[in-house]
Amino acid sequence: MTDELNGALAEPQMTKPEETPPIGADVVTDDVVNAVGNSVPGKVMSESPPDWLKPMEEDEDDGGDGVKSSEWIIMKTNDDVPKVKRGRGRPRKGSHPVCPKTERIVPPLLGRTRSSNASGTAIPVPDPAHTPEALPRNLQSINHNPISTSEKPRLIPISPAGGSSLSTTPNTEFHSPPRLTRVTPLSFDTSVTQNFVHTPAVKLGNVSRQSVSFTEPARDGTELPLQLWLCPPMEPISPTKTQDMFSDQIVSSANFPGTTLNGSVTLKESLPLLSECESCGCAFPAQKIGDVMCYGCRPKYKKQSPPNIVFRKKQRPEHKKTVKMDFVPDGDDDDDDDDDDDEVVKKRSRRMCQQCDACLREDDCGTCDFCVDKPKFGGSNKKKQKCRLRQCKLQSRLHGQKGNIVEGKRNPSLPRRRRDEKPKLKRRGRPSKKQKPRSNPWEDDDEVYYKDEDDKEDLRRYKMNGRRKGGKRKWKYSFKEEEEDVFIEAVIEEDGASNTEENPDILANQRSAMVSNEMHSNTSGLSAQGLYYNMSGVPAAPYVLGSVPLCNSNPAPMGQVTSSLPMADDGTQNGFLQIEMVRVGSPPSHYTEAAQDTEQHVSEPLQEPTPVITHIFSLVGGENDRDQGLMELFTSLGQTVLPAHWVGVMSKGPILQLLQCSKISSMADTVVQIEKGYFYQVSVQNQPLLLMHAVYSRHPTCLESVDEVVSLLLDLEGLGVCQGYQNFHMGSPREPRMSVRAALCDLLIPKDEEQCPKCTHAVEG
DNA sequence: GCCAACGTTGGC
DNA sequence: GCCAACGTTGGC
Repeated sequence: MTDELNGALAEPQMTKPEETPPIGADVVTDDVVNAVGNSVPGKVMSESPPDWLKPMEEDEDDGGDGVKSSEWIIMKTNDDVPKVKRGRGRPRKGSHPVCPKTERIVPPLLGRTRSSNASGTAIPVPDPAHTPEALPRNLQSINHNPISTSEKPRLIPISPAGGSSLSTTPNTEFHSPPRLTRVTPLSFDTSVTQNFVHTPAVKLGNVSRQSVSFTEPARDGTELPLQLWLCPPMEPISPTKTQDMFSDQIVSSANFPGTTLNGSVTLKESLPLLSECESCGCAFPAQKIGDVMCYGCRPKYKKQSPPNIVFRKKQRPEHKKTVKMDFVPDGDDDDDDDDDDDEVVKKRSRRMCQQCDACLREDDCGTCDFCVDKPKFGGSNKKKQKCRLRQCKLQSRLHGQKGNIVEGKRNPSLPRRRRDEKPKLKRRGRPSKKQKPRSNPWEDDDEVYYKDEDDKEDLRRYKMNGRRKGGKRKWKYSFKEEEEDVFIEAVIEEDGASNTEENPDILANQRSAMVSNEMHSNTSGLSAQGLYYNMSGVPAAPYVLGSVPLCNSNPAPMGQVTSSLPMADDGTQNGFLQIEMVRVGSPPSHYTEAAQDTEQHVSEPLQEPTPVITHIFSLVGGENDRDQGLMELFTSLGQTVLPAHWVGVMSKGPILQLLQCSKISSMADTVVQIEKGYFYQVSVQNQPLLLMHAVYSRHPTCLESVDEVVSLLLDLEGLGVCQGYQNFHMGSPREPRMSVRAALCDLLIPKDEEQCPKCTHAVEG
């Protein structure tokens, strides 16, 4: 390997920027380009979606314009990767792409498998032995917290009784909350509270007071949702996990001396690297630290972890970078220099990069439209396409960027009809469909008859979105599936809004979030100007949320009131929000299947009378009426314009979570969770809002209708987060003064106030 | 430009 | 021969 590397380094022609990196050079990512070429921080995730998820794909790249030759030198380090012969037809079994048995060397042209897809896999999935908790944190990582209001420090309640651990270990306690900090309801179980070190307020005595005080505000007289608090089904929400996950961790790269100048690189830069499989000895792209076996030899299991939902800022459009390389180098199929074998290999490699998760996936999901079409799944084999989940992400990414392909070359993997081509005698493709007038709508037994295509389209729309009006809508997804994490990003796009990223108003109007844990989706609209609710008696937000940029990534000084900040000065507000869900014991395909099912509604002709939407919203296991009711509420919320930037997310439990997506909202760290029976809980910065809080008294115990939910959200929008108080008795004088909260901090206070009475009293005391 | 449809081809 | 799915075509 080293010799080969040296040999590669000795070839200056291979280091030209316009040269395509060879296959197997997947270690070089756009992040690397960023890290080397410019100072723009690389995105944290850039796995390219498959073709059916393509709309987001153009954003995945960073904006480095040029690629320095030295970077390509790095790419060259992994040049000699045996070719994988795979193409049309069923892949040859036993010749796994990452463990090819052939010894042929990939021609350089074939090896142009360079894309940010690799950068996606470059994101280190934390190994249990390398969990963020085990690694030093830094302030930067805290500031990168994608969901918390960056301007406001995470406040840790401190017990006035002096029993807080904060006083003894201030430095450790004031990092961002640990990722496993639950949005935990109060509990009478002291064993539980003992472990809840960050929430002294949940001590038994405090709970007692809360429960007593809560009986009073239950205005409708219904029984208190004690089970909600006693048996918290909520999944922990951890906005910090991925942030920590992607924090710059210095690791040694002794095995790849050419990849760094000083012997150490960041994880982003170092992965994936071609490692040698401990089992079979073949080279394979390591996707994370600790990968010692190739995909084929790796044990097939998925590590279970609590589901985390992380909103991430999507890469700014101006940081886009054109993907310059394809695994098939050019579109010239008539390359005379290649022999027939190479030509065959090129053609057959067009649709597969052999690197991405999709290409490495072996099983059909069985639920996507292409799978459903397969005879083995009872389909008619009309489409004859590969499972959506197995369609190369890189290829689909290039598909989406084919307009940006440099030098005017288009992606040959996306064939285009040649105008000058002589028509073949036997025409292929879809046969010409004569517009034969159908006098009898019931003529066709199988197909639903539509008066015209518009009706058909409208019905599709209705089927997909649960409503008919609003123009042509289109689900667009990007997703990423890694070892443990699944990222799904969805946007509903209306006709005429082809470039949502450049039109924030349209974007805000049409953006919806869809998160699938089991089979859930949501079409909650994020409102834009004029679309936010304003109800009498509820203080309106001091700004129009729809016009305020999202995802302000500029951290403000601590204590600064977020909502009073001016608009962000960069383009990050146009960024999408990405929702990450960490799988909890569900098969890998669940997430993506859900997305596909939704997408399937768009593309598949209406041939079945039963609306598939019932399938989408079905819950896996143990459904009962209340579950159904929650799903119905969820569905209804999806058809409602919620207050600005609130998004409904269905999570396992089932739990309906309502999240404020706007980071600059005072409710950015607030989550409303509604569980079966419509009992709800509000949590702020992972801390449960005390039951004595007036918010609970102003709303029903159960949120059973959209109106009640909206009313609560609007109520919350009129509140802000208590800033706590500065504790001058902790830590050394040299340490920065950190704000803390009283044990019974109200957490949510009127926006014009900075502290709740408890914290104020704590200061005075 | 997108995509449904399907001829065709390679692997088994 | 069957199956998977690539590549092409034409409708929209």
